[in-house]
Amino acid sequence: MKSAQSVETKPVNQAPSYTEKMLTIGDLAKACNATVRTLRYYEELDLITPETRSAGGYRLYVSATIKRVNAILALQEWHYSLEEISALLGKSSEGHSAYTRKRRVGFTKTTLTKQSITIREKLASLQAMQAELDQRLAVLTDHCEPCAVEKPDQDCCEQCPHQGIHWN
Amino acid sequence: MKSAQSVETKPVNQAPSYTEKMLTIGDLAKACNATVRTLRYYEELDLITPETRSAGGYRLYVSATIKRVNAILALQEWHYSLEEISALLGKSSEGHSAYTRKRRVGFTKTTLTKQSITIREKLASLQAMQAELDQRLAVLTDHCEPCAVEKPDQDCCEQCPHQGIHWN
DNA sequence: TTAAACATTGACGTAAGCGTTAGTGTTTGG
DNA sequence: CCAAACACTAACGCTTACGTCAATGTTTAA
Repeated sequence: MKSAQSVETKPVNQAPSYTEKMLTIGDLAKACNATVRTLRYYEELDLITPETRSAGGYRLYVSATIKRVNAILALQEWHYSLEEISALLGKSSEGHSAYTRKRRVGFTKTTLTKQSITIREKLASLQAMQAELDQRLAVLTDHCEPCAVEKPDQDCCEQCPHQGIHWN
Repeated sequence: MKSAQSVETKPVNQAPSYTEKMLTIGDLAKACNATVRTLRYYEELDLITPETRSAGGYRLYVSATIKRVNAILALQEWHYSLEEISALLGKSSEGHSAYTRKRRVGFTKTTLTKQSITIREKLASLQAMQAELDQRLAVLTDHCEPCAVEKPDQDCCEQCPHQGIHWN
């Protein structure tokens, strides 16, 4: 039923216009240091899509997909869920390859900006936690340690003005 | 078999020496804005332990546990797994309540310091990502946008010196 | 003292992010 | 042209961090 198609590297679609070396799923996996299963799972979630299939049904990817997968993997390291990543990067079914460069550049900018914002938020949040930790450490050193030396009886923390600054 | 124990608030152990109002698991849950199931799960993982049990078998917690649970919940928000949290805060079975104040203060200091270090690492990592994002955004604005206006044909990115700075 | 509210121990269910196996077809180097 | 390497689909398995019964016992307020 499949139209006899050259086994080689000539996709029918318009997108990667001049001849590009296509990657099998194994190639892509090696290039990204991911597993084949992972890539197929990403496809289930519509995070990536093969540009085309070989006559025998093998997935064939364009090399740009490497970048996309690396972006996904990087975001995962930052503890984004695949759903969040999908929101950030957009679904592959939205077919960026059909767009003009202008639109694609615009889309990339939007995406990067979104990321930038959420990272800025995480940073602020982490810095706040860092500050609190530092404060607690200071109180421990300046107050609790001397106090524990002076009166080693166990239970004056409850009435201490610094009570709450450490949790045991 | 259980020694007749006043239903009230007088634990046999030494730890919370003067009379403290104990909390049932429901009280603790409300105080921490968590669910009862969650607290029991934390106990399975040895993250918290009731100070004692009522004659009927109800878990009874000291109020300090509120802080401990809040610490756990906060760390979870930071995407620490419960296993990591266990490593950071220490297992409840390590019986801090039996220690002297001196040792407990020392332990807290160690814990806070560990946290401080891992947070510093996360911060550094996030800042690096932020820097890369900013750079990519700059290239997009300064180079890719004008380029896309000049030559709207889709496929010159492959030969571009900035190739790789954006992923679609 | 009794009903309502709350707690206890199982034990099974769930969602995410893959790992792994099975059975089978496809590509490629010699 | 043929074996080795690789890919395909389908489906079940696993872990984490709980949710959700169920069947039963405990506390408490009226």
